[in-house]
Amino acid sequence: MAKAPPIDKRRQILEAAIRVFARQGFHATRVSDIADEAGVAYGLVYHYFKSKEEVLNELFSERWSLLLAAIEEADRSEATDRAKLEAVAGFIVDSYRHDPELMKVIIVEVTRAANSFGRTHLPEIRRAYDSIAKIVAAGQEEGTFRRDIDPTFASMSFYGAIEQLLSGWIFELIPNSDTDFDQAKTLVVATICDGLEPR
Amino acid sequence: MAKAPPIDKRRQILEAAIRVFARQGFHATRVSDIADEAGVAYGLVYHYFKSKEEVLNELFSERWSLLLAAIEEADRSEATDRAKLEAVAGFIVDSYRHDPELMKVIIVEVTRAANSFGRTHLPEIRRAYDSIAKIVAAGQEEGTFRRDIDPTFASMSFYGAIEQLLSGWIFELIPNSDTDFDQAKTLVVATICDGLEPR
DNA sequence: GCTGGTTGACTGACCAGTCAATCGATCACT
DNA sequence: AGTGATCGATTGACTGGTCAGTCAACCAGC
Repeated sequence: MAKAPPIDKRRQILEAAIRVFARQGFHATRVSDIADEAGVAYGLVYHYFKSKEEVLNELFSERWSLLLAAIEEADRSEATDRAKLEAVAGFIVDSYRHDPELMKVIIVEVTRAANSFGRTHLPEIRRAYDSIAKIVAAGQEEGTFRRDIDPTFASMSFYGAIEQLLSGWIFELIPNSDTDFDQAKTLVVATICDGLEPR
Repeated sequence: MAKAPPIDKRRQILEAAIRVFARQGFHATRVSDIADEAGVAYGLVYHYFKSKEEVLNELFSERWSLLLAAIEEADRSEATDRAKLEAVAGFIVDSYRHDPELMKVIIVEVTRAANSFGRTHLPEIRRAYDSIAKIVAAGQEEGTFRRDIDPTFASMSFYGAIEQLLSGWIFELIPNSDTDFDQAKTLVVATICDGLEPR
């Protein structure tokens, strides 16, 4: 019982923040909203985090490092290059399926807000693009991908397509049943690898 | 000289707002920043616009309606379906080349901020996706595009890829010379239509 | 002297972050 | 077991600063 309470309350605050940020957006949430949602006193938020931003920081970094690890693991695997891209797309889609609110916060408040808040995290975000580009470049080396498309360019298109799909789910512009998620995983890769035109 | 001054100052304010929003982001700019940049008194901003948001509103709506018109014109043209997509990609890329600051504001503060401010404009944004989807659907009808990819899905991927490229330019993650812009136009379409894998 | 553009000082609300006070678990020493 | 000292966790009232939006006055052309 020595360390249990501290960890508990900290997590409680982080999880409350996910819900509140997802509901109202970062700018529109007051620190008191987070505290209320967590069932905790206002000041306690500042006991664990030095500012409102640091709460969002923490949420982003925790999850993004998982994404980076997943991409790099896919890259190191023995699978085909196409399967590697499928693994990446699958990881992102599953992240959304598993915790839509957290992914909403990360995408809306960080990844797609590179101007304000996301600026701090540009290097980490960029690392994801670079790792994907590495997969594409390897594919070009082996001849499984065409060489006339710059890997960075391909990587941005690929990631952009996925993120746009998540945005579509987040804002309910496209259907989001479980089967939609599963289809999406293979369809993004099919679109990017095979193209829209019939072979 | 009856109507010249009013139009003048209004535009002056709008153009100043583009620069300031692009530089600092919407939330970080004070109305006084806009007024200063425009060389105009604070109160005048409120003479022409009912709030800070309405300034951004106006900037977005002006440009987005051009985009919608461009997409719909492409759709109505006699070109091949692929050429239609090229026209859309070209229009967006050229918009960025012509006025990067305005496009930065629109993308960062509206299109990719669907949570906070962009929420108001979701219907207009959606109209763009729908129009692109219509082009894809027509292509499927004619057999120039494969039928196993949902048009809405394809449209989101296509638009997402383009927007990600713009983001890359905006945040200087990818090179942005004039030739890069030109190549991008055809390469996005090549990626989406032909795919990454060699034919 | 009227009308509509223009000015900028002012106010009211809001909220991030501070801090002094309280609580309660653990431990040292009887 | 009992006492009380210690220290981190927890509380929430309060403050300081910021700004969006208002408004009464001013000005220029007709």
